[in-house]
Amino acid sequence: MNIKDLKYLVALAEHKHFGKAAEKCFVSQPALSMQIQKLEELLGIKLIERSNKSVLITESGLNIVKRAQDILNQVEAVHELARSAKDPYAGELKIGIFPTLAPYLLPLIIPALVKKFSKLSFYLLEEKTAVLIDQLKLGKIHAAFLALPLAEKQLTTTHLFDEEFLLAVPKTHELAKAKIIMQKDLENKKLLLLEEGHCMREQALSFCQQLQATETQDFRATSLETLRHMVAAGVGMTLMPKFACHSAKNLAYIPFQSPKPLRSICLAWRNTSAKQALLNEVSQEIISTVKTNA
Amino acid sequence: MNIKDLKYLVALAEHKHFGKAAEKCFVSQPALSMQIQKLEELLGIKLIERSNKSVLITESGLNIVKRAQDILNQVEAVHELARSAKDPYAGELKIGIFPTLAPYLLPLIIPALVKKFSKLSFYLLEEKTAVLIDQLKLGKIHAAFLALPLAEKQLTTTHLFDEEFLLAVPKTHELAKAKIIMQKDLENKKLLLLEEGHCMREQALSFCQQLQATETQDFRATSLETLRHMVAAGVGMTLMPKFACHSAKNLAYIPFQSPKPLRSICLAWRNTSAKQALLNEVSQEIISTVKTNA
DNA sequence: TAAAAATACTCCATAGGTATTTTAT
DNA sequence: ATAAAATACCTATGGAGTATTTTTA
Repeated sequence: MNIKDLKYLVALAEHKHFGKAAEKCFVSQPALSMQIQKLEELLGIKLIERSNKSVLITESGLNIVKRAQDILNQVEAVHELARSAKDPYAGELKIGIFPTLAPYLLPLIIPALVKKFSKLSFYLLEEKTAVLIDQLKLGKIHAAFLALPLAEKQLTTTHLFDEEFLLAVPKTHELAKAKIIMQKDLENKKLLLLEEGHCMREQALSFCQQLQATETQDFRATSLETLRHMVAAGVGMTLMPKFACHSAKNLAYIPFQSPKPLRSICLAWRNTSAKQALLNEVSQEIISTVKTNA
Repeated sequence: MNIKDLKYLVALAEHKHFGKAAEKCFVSQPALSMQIQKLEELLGIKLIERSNKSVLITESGLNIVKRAQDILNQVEAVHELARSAKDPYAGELKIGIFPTLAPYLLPLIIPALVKKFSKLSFYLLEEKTAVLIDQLKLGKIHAAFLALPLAEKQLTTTHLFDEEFLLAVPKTHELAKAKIIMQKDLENKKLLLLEEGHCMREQALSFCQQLQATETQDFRATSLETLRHMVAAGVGMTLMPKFACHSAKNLAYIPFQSPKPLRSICLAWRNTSAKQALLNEVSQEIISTVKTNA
């Protein structure tokens, strides 16, 4: 068996089309077709159900594709190891981050990271948590900022910081002049929240439950900025993570009484990552940068 | 990079001797020597510290050896997966079946199938015909029980059996004591039928046309059991497939004069299915089970 | 000087390309 | 009729063999 064959198989599983897969692998369609056939012959099983209109992966094929992906990640890790053996601070670092954190955290830390790890090329992927976890497992990114707790056993995490949530209200609101929000202030009140799929939505919902507050039923925002504008327009109030609390006309941010609601942010990477050592250093740098700037 | 190269590297790390390692890999010493050099060149780092008396693995070499071992294990796992997938009588078989057949046919055949194909895990999906065909094409199920005729060219079918329709009437009905239903008996009569989307509805409608019978306009049942209860309650009469004709209080089932109305049931799978052979055997088993039990 | 790795060279298996055919919708 | 996969055939890369040389404890 050959690593290339596995690449071909994985590409085929991804594109479900011999021509497209071949193109992605920079070989001709017959070349890929032949190698897949050889692989099937070698393994003695059908991996693919072919017709001219559809390419389906068989059940056993799917299992093998998963393994193959893993193997390709490991092979990539070998290259990574070699690169970082040449210079641990050189190469690429692809980091995922979710949308309710990205625009507020990145401006804080990226300058410091770029300065400290000047030979490293940073690539950023902004996606919702579920996508990030998939991409991590698939080896498409090296690490991701995620909110704890995390149930993934194959991921290593370092805790970076806890971010407090403040209550965002219109300046005209009765709570706008409060120094602190008490438990009872929000009882039976309605909050504007984000749409499904944002991890922050879940965190906010669980905090709502504690406070016996509820969600406004007829509206869900697609981003924190939308949410901020809704609040500024006087439509309602919401929870806002501290880094996102830039002062704005018509807006007041008020801290909660302890226990304050917060989200716990970590950096996560595959247990098997070749960049373990580097990622630990990156984590340390983030921690200290956030500490001095927050 | 090549899996063989990794084997060579791991063997060398184990034996710390090019000649011995080469022997273990069933190649000549120069062959192994060359490939290790090529690997070092590819990765751009020294993996081995050579002298004629000692072979030492460098620090980065050691890390890579560990990875390589892991990769070789994974590759072995792929072979293992393939080996266990080879037994066509093991694994999963996902079969779709439509709701007017499922509860009557399955109790007949599933015990026999489970006994005959004991290493196979059967999964059943009960959905209307249109859904089943979609799921088949998408590769979500391996096969489906469907009523003939079938317009799908990409599906292979084996005819399993023909199932006769009987007339179900309340015992108080004028036809309840008839031995046989003649063509003219139903002329201009009204029948209770199933709701849209059931293939049996279409079959019944087409038979109604032949007999110049019509459908009761103000009611459509959602299942055969509802239909049976409606008839038992004296609301009207309907067609009932033979397997569903369990005797019930207040109900009589009467056969039709030839040509009897019937539905033709087949097992269908993708022309490209990897389980062709198995499915043919399953079909045979179903045919003989139905024959002996019907 | 002796054991072991590296080099030189030759061969051939096979991956991969282009052109074409087959297949299924 | 058409899109897509399979086949045929050719080329060339590179893996592996044997014979030999170089290296260094």
